Amino acid sequence: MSAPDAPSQTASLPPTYAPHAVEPDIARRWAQSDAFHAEPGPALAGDRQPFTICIPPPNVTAALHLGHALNNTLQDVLTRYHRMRGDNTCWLPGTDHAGIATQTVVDKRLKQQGDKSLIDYKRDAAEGKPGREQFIEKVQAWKDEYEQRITDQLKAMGCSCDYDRQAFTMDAPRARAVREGFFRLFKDGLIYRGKRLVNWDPVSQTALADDEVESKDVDGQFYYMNYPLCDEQGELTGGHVTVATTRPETMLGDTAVAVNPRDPERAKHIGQFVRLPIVGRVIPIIGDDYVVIPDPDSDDAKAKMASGFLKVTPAHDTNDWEIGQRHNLAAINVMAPDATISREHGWIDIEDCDCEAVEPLLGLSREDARKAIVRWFRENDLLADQKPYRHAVGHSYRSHVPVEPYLSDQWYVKVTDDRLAGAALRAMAPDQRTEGTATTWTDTHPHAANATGDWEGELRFHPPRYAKTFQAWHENIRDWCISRQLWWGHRIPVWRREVPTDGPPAALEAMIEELLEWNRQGRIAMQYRGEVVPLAISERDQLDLTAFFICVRDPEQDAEIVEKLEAWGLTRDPDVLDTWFSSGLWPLSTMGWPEATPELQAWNPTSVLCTAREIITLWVSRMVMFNHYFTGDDGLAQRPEGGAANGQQRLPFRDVFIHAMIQDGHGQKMSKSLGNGVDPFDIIDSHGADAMRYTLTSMTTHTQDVRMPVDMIDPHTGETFTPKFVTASGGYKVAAPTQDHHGKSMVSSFGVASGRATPSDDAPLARNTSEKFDLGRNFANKVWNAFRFGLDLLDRDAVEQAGPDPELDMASAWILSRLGRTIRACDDALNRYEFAAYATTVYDFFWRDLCDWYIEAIKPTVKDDASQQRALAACLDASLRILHPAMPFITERLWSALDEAVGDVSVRGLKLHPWPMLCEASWPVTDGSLLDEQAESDWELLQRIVTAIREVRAAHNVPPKRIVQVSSQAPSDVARSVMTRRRFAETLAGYEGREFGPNIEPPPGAASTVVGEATIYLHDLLDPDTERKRLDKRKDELAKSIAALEKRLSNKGYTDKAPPHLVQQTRDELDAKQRELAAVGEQLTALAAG
RNA sequence: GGGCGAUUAACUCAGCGGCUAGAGUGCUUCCCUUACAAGGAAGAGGUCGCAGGUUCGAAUCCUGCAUCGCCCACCA
Repeated sequence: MSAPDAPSQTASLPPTYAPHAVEPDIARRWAQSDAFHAEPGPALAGDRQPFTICIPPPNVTAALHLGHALNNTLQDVLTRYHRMRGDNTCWLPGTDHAGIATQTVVDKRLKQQGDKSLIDYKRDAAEGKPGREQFIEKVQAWKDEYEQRITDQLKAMGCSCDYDRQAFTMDAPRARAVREGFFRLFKDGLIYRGKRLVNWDPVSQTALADDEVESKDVDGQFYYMNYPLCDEQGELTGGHVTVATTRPETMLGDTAVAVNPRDPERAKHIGQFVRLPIVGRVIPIIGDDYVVIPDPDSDDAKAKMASGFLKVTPAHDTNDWEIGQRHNLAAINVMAPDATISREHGWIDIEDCDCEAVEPLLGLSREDARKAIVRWFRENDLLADQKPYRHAVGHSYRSHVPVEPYLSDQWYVKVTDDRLAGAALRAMAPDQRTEGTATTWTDTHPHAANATGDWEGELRFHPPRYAKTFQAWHENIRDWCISRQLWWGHRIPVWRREVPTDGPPAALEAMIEELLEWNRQGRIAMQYRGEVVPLAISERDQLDLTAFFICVRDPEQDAEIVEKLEAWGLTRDPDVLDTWFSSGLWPLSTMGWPEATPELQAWNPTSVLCTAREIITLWVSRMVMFNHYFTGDDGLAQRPEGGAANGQQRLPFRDVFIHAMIQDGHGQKMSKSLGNGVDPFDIIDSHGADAMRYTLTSMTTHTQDVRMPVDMIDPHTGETFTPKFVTASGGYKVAAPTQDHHGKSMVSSFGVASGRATPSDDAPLARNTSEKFDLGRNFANKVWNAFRFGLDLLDRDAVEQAGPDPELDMASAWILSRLGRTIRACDDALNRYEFAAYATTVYDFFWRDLCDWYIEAIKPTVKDDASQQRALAACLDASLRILHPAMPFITERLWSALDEAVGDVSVRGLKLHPWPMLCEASWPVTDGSLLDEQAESDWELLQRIVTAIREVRAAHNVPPKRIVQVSSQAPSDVARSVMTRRRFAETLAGYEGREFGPNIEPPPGAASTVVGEATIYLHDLLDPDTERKRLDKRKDELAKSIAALEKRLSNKGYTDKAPPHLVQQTRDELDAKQRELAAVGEQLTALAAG
């Protein structure tokens, strides 16, 4: 027993949990302890399983929002769980440079501030000044700022990353990996230069990947334009054909008109010619079955609108490009990179054109050119018709302008090669691969699994449905354009000569010799006319130096080569690599690849990738292909548990967990670009980090989306209110930029993000919050107070004396049994990535079982009962351990309080080794001996009795403090069993037991209730009206369920076919209900009589 | 157009062949019972989107429809 003057444990714990007073302190302790740092060395490897996660590196464009908070919370739950399990655990943090996104954001900011922006730096660079370097410095400064913000956010959320290993996709080690990766693919012929139509963003003037194009519905017009028929020489022959288009401006680049050869009316025109209006170009009418045959009655909008004649513009439309390829048509580009009409960028026959008509169009924007051309057609009586048409148009996901299909030279990765896409498909767990789709590889397809079947796929998606997305992507994959016309990124390590050499042949010879020598040394790789150059070149006389591409393996290190190349007049490709090229290498580059590091050996493959579904194709796919391709020959011994069976190639991870996307209260995706993102700091401020984490964990089921209605906090008063919403561009609902609440103004985070409002002293920025996090906050407070109380009850000496195997009363046996089940359920849930199940399991155990029942039951006795104290201590200790992954701060704080109060509180069947810091303490392991089914069923009966008595008390408005007298009429064995548990039941239901037995007469003036075979009387309570109402209601309920049960049993199909134990259960239940109904009926009769 | 998912209490979500369909928030009544009012006890509230089917038995499986969301494809 604690001495009367001993300082109370609760003295240091205030009655309401204040996260802000606890979290910074705990974060500091973790940082100082080095607890999150991991080493892969063989000494540690031993029998410990590795557990590694690479963070999906957030973009440095902006701070993290709740979607990231969710993503990182789940990773931290897994990381902390495995660390406690004793695994060699490393969670590797980092950020992504996010090429186009960051460059755009910084440029926008510079413009907003009125500073020199990208366009100015580009001008400087064109004049030979260091514009590129200076602009990159600006972006670098932005990156430094946001990388720091992001890291601060992660730490504030309690993420137990190994911050010593923090990586950035553009820092030196990652850059090294990118250069090496590029070099190997280049050398192996998997990178090539191609002339293709790319998705061109005329604003940022860069090519976009297919994934960076987002489709938006646009209200447009269908224009029907007449092209006059002519002969091959261009002499008009009378008549015309009518082409239909939504993009009249591209007609300047038309090189054919196509009709479907099966079109009965129009096929006859194939082989004829038209003279292109304005331009005067004579172009053929060709047959191609891509063309839709018009059908005014069709449901298909296109067939309805089509004229049957398709203008073909290979340089400005992807489908037309393909038609052009089939029919050998010229591709005439009529636009400049900024999408204005231009004669300078591939308008090869401009000299033959009708200058007078074309001249006014030059320099016009796409939009203006469209108007001008439509006007011209109208004025010249060639516009046959015009109809409104709503259709999808690809937009740049950054600048939001329509994407222009644009002909240019780009670098590609040949992901269609079997060594990449095929390998990714074969990496899939066989049971997650679906066969039978039209595009599934057949045995003869190069992507088919090899006949020997020595590759056992093991890439597994959770939930499994996402495997389909992954598979479909790879089955329909197209080569990956990796060059971007940006400055912010990894510069492509390829040199070439723009103009043919004019040096003497001897010098050329010497140069070639030197290149070949470097090639032999593996310092460069060369491609010539698209072919990887072998070690010897024939036909040197005819070499075209400008057709050489020289990839320098490591230009940062190999200065000698770079100097020579530039002395020879070769220049480096100005483009940079697609962001996903470096993030695709992430599980390799963060582990030190291409060196054969211990990290790579121990931690690649990583254990699980935790991400949202939107980047299954963008990112997951590329990591799988790269990791697999590059680990074939890295000289690392194969881990017994890890990686592939085929050679030594490895996956980047074997599990992919795809979590939900957080939507706002209107069902819109939470995103930075929309401006509806919520800063985790806001939630940490309003609810605390643990509350946020717990709630996010409990929201994570295997569904696709979760909705999060967002409220606002008035910075003037601290009140929470629902903001006013407005409809922003694109039809999205967002909080209005400025808000009023009780007559005072404030600025919403959307206002700031969109630049439409600036916070001031009078109108400060309003933080966001959401009442969804009350769940976590209330739970944290409950945990806090349970410990405040529990720690006060525990006496160190008593707990120690009780020992690990004390005599347990029913309550203690029950709660330990529940604890055992809870621990197992947590393990099951976490191993299956069922985060919500884990969260509710610990919640129910702690709040419902431990607080509501056990602690309440032992209140009167625990001060003098050492075994109850031992059981309580074990529950509290184990609870902290199993709660810790979800709520690390509060549990770490309480852990030190518990440590002050008691020592080792292990009990039989449950080892709870003390440890200074909870984050490194062991996860509780139970061997099953904690389970006590007898105690569980006994306690369940007790709960029914207590609840029944409470119900009667509540109906009769009995104040909690009033102790009522209770007696019970029951068969003697039941009565005896009730007597043995009366101590706990009396405490919990607030009564004093009188007589229990088979021959008890109903006391006069008593209310009654029925539990099983016992009728319980609560003395001196009777209010006949209340009682009658209660009993009538109960009678109705019973009658209803009896009817249902009887109906079920009267169904012969049920009694014949259902499992016998179920039938028996139904019979028993019916029996019990009928008995209770009889008892209730007796009470009602007595009431009526009395 | 192809694919994936959702539709269950006022709100946000669990449950995914057999408990009287659950939780958190909100609501009602009583209680500031010295752990916690961010709490305790009790309670109200649901023909599980609609229509068929399979089954002894369907919120749960199948088919169709409707509505909403996401991904992929698509500027005639």
